[in-house]
Amino acid sequence: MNKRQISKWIDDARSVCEQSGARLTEKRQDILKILLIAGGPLSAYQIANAYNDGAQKPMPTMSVYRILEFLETKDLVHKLSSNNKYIACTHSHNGDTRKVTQFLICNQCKIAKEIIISTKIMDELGKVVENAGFALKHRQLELDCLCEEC
Amino acid sequence: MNKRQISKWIDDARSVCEQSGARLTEKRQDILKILLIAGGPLSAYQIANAYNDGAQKPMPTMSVYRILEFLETKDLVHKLSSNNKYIACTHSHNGDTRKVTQFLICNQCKIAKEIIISTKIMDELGKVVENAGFALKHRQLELDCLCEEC
DNA sequence: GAATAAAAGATATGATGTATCATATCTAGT
DNA sequence: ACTAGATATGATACATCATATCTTTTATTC
Repeated sequence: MNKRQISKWIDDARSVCEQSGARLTEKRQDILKILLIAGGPLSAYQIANAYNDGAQKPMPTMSVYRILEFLETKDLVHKLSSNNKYIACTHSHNGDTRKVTQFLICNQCKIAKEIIISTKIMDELGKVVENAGFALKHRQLELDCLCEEC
Repeated sequence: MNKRQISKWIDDARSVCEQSGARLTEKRQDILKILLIAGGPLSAYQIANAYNDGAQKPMPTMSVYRILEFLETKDLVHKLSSNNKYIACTHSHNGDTRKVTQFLICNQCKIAKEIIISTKIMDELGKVVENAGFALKHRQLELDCLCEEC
């Protein structure tokens, strides 16, 4: 993602926030930007370090976690729980409900790839879950894969 | 799971180990038993505490992790990466390849439920993954759900 | 029973995440 | 502009999760 694309993406992110009455504050924006520039998963501490490199005022890790949590609720960032890292969601938020994104994570090199699939599979999965008396809360998966390289 | 079922399950687990030339040592068996009795997810430290309560010789956490790792490779235990807990797999290991187990995890109370589904959905998912140039390594998911109670 | 390999113990430390309470900043109503 | 309430951030301490490393024990094979 180049600089212009990132800038545009952040504008989109701002809209997403404001639609729900929340604000994309400067720090939140900074964190999101770090993730977009990285283009891959980073740990909370890696993010904190990236921010604090060259920042006048260092940000405590607590703030990083809170900001990540906020960005997650807006679906701007996703936490990869298999390796405790965070990645910027780069799919569009234009409300196309026929598609859903999934993360493929390479078991070996830990690279992450975001793919867009039709909701059909997730709907099926949701049905099976309902039969078990549960409700599918989040339609995003982390798939344990092997990438082309590995 | 009652005592007799657990005992039988452990016998099965022993066979699984021995089939690949590994041993279900006493400690491995103890750890597995703790998980079976718990009937739900436990953290590595909870397992260590459970073991050390009433054990002559306390087991260091390192050993617990090693044993869990071993049990995972035999598919006797699964790690829930969304909350860093471990759960005994209670599906059969009789090699029925038409079925696969999935874990439903309640977002709220963190209870975990194991369900058995047909492989059809996972096969579809696998195909989508392949189209993206990746290979699905592990057909077990953690689904972010809400349980009946919550 | 000695050589060897696999497993487990022991200790230390690193990495990740949260609880708690204090402070700052923004926003809206007046 | 003033201020009350909500939202956001700072600071500290601690809890939780995991691994590196080295030593000792245990099992297996010759």
